[in-house]
Amino acid sequence: MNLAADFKEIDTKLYRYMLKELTQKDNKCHDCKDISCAAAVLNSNQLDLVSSNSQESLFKKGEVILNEGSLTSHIIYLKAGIAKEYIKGTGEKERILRLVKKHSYLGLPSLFGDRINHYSYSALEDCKVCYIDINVFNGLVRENGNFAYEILVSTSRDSLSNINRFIHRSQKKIFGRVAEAILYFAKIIYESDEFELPFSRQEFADLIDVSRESATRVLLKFNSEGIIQIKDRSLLVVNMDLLEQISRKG
DNA sequence: CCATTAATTTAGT
DNA sequence: ACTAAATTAATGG
Repeated sequence: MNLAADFKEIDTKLYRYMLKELTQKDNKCHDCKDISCAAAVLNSNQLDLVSSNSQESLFKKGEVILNEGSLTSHIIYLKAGIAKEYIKGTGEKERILRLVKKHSYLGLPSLFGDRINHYSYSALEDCKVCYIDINVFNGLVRENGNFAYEILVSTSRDSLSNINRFIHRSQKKIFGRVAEAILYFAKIIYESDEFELPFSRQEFADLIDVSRESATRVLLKFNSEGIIQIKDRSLLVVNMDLLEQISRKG
């Protein structure tokens, strides 16, 4: 019986076990199934760097992920769930800019434009996010052209579609706005004719900048005219063509 | 732990 | 603004 030898063996086993755990953790980005298309073009070393400088976190429905005014110390990547991007008005009325689907970054515009975040984000569904250190992220942009290109593509797309939405919105009457919002859900967010609204009528109204009363009024009108079927928060688009006409004509 | 009730939020008029 | 309905929190067993 050799106590010292036993301890040494245990010690070795423990060491190996910890090493394995650490390696697996360090490896987390390599086999992440929710990896962004930008991160997919990183080489192995760069992925290692991201792995060791990122942190996963979960948010429950309704929780605030990021507040406007906070410092951009980390970039946030949405791995799962849907978040809303909004600004809190100085008063009570908040304005929802857009919804963010999984597999995209939160707060990219603020990243290159300023040191503070301009928008707030909160979880409409349970969300899984990854925090990535801002310096590491910036380093990758400078170092890897393909990565930078992917980031540029996604920010440009976002800004184009946002500007389009805002321009159209200012020209449209209330029916057109509601129709457009429904199409936005059906085509872009859920890619299905049938879906659950992820939020209240109030928030729906905030998204298209109409009063809550008007929003419900129009939703019910569409419902009674057979263009959509809405019950509580579940919505089914019946007449997509007509909805598109209404959206175009305003 | 579950059930009942109280309080808050939401929808429609 | 007001009411009804629904969802969530709190209480007591």
